[in-house]
Amino acid sequence: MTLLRDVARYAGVSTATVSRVLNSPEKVSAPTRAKVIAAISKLGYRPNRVARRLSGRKDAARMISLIIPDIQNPFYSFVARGVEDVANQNDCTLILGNADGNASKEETYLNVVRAESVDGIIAPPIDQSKDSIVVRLVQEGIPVVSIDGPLHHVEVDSVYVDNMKGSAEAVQYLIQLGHHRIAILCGPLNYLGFKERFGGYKQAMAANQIPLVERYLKFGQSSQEMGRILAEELLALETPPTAIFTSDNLFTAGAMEAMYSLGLSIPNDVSIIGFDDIPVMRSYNPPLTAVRQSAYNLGNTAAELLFERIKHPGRKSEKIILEPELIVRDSCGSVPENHIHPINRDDGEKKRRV
Amino acid sequence: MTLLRDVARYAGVSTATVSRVLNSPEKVSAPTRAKVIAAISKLGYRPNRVARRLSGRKDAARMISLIIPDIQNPFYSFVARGVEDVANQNDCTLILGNADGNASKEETYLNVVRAESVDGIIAPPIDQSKDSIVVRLVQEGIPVVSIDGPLHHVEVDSVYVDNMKGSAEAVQYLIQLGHHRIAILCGPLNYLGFKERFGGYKQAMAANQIPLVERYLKFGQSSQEMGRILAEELLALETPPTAIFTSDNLFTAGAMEAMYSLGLSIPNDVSIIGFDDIPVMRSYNPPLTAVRQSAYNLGNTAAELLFERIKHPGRKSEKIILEPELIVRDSCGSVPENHIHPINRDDGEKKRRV
DNA sequence: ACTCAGAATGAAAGCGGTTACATTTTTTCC
DNA sequence: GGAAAAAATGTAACCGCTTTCATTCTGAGT
Repeated sequence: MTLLRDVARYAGVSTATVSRVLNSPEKVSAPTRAKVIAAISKLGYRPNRVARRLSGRKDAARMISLIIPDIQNPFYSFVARGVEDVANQNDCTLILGNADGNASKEETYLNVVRAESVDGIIAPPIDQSKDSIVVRLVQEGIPVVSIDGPLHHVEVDSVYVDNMKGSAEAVQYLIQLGHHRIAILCGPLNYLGFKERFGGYKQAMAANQIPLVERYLKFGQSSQEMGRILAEELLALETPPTAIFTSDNLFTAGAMEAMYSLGLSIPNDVSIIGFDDIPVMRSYNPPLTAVRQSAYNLGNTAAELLFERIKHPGRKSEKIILEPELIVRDSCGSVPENHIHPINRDDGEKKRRV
Repeated sequence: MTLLRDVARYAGVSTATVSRVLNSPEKVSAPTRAKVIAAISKLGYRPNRVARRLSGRKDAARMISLIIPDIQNPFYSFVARGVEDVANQNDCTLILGNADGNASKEETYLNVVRAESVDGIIAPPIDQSKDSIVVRLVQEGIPVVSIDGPLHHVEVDSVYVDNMKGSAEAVQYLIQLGHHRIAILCGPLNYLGFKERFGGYKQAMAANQIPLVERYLKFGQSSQEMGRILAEELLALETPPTAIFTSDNLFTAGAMEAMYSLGLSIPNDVSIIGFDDIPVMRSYNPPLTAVRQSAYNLGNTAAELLFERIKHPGRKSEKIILEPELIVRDSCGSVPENHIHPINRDDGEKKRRV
C-alpha cells in the first residue's frame, strides 16, 4: 500500500501539500500540484478512508448507513438499491443493517454506525417515542432521514408514501366494483405504515357506510407464510369476503398461495388487491392490481435528502410525501350476483393442493 | 461522546489499561478491571470503531463487505441476508455494493472497500482473469471468499451451487415427462453461473440424444423484462417449444408474464421450470417447479467461511459446493399428444392482455 | 530598491484508539 | 529478608491522514 507520505517523498513535497492537492487543490500552486498528481498516479496511491474519517474533515467520511426491517422483503431491497445508487454517485459506501422491525436490534445498529462515525443515516422510525435512539442521534447532530414515516419530537428530514391515501384508494376501488365484504390482511399496528394502511381501509369503508366486520380484519407479522395462513382463515369463514386487501407484498404473495391451494379463481371467486406493487406481481396469474409505492424512488429521494443535509447541516428539514398509484391489472372483478363462495358450495368439494 | 481517555481519567488509570480491559482483559488485575468496567458503563462509553480500525489490531476492524450484482434480484437479497446475519453475530458491519455484473464497477468497489481496510470481502468472480482485482486482493492477503463460482489462478475460499447439476436435473425432469422441444432462457455466458447452467442443459439434452435447436436457445441480460421478451419470441415460433427452462428467477418471472399475456395455460400448453426457486414462486399460478439453490444458505456459509479465514489467516482454502434441489410443484406436465400450440390453432385466436 | 500583504509550503499537533517498551508492584523461592 | 521472575500498570510512539500555525517565497506598491 502506498501511503500519502510515499507520494510526498516521491514528489519532493511535504505530506501537507499532498493532502492539500487532495482536499483543496486551489491552495496549491499549479506546478507543484502537477508534480503531486503525477506522483499519485505513478504510485497508484489511494487515500486510506479510515484515516481520513478519523482525522475529522466532517464531509470526508463518505459512508452512510441504511437501516431497514429486512432486505429479503422486495420492497426494501428496492429501497436499498435506490439509496445505494445515490451513495455510489457520491463516492460513498453504504452500510446495511436489518433490524427486523425490532427496536432493540435497531438500537444496536444505530449505536454501531454511530461508532463508525458515518456521515448520515437513513432509517425508519420504529420507536416513535421521545427518547428513541434516532431522536438522540438527531440531537447529536448526525444527519438522519427517516423513511416510511415521520418522526415526532424532533425536526428531521423524512420521505414516505401516503399510506392512508393509497390504501383508501384501493379499498374504494373494490367498493366501486360492488364489494362490501372486504377483508384486510394487515401487518402489526405498532408499525406506523401498517397503522396508516389500516386507517385508509377504515376511512374508505366509513366513507361508504360499510360497517367494519371484526372477522374480516386479520393482523399478523408480515410474512408470506403468515399471509397464507390468514388468507386461509378468511376464506374458510362461513361467509367469506368477496375481496381481500393485502397490506404489503408478502401478504399478497401468501394470499395468492392460499387462493390457489383452495382452488379459487381470481377474480371470479375472490378479488384481491395489494399494497406494494413489485415487479413480480406482473407475473402472477392473473397479474395483480396493486397500489404502487415506488420503493426505488423512496430510497433515492431519501439518499438525496441525506446528502443535502450533509452538505448543508443548517438547512430546514423537509418532508417529502410520495404519492402512491393504483395499478389496475386483472385481479379484481365485480361481485357475482347471489355470490356463493365455491368452497362452501353444496357439494362441499374443496380443492386442495397436495 | 465519551472517549477512552475520559474513562481512564474517571477510573484513575491510564488509557492503556482501559484499552487492555477492552482487548485483553486477562492482562488486567481483577480490581482495576472492575473499576474500569464500572467507569465504562457509568459513562456509557463506546469505543470509536474508526480509531480502532486505524490503529491496527488486525481482527478489530469488524467490517466486511459484500459485492453482488444487484440487491434487487431476490436471489441476492437472500444471499445478503445470509451474510448479514453472520456478520451481525460477529459484531461486524456490512458494506454492500451493487456491481451490476460490471467488472469495472466491481473493481471500483473493491478498491473502495480496500481503502476502508475491511476485514474481508465476499464477492462473485466476475472477472476470471489472472490479474483481476479480486486476485490482487487475495495476494495482498485480504481475506476473500468467492461466491457463485470458483476463482482461478489463486487459492481462495469459495462456496457455490452446482449449477451444472441443478440445471441438468431440471432438463432431465422435463425430458422424462416426454418433452423434446425444450427451450432455454439463459443469462449472458460470460457470467460463469449462466455458462454452467447452459452446460447442464446441453449435458442433459446430449445424454438423451436430443439435438440442440438453435432457435430454442435464447440469451440476454438477466431481467424480468428481457425474460418476457425472449419468452414471447420463443412462443411465437412456428413450432414453439413445449417446455421452457429459465436460468434464473427474473427470467422465470418474465416468462410467466409472457405466458399469461399470450393466454397460454401452464402446464397444459407449455411447461416451465426455473432455476432459482424463491418464495414468491409458491404464489405463482400454478406454483412453480424450480431448482432451489438456497441463497440464504449460500450467504451464510460464505460469511462463516470468511470469519474462519479472518481468525485463521493461514488455513487451507476450502471449496464448498451446495447441492441444488429440484422442487416439484405444478408447472410441468407431459406433452399433449399431437401437440399443437394454442396460439397457432386454426382459428388463429390469440388472447392478448390489453 | 524596500516593505509588506498574500500566496505557497512545511512542521507538527491532533483524530481516538492500540501496543511495544519501560517502569513499578507483586509474587516466588531460597 | 532479599533477589529474581512475573504480573500490573504507565509512557509514549504509532496507525494514515488533515489542518493549524509558523515560515518562506512572491509580487505589488511606492
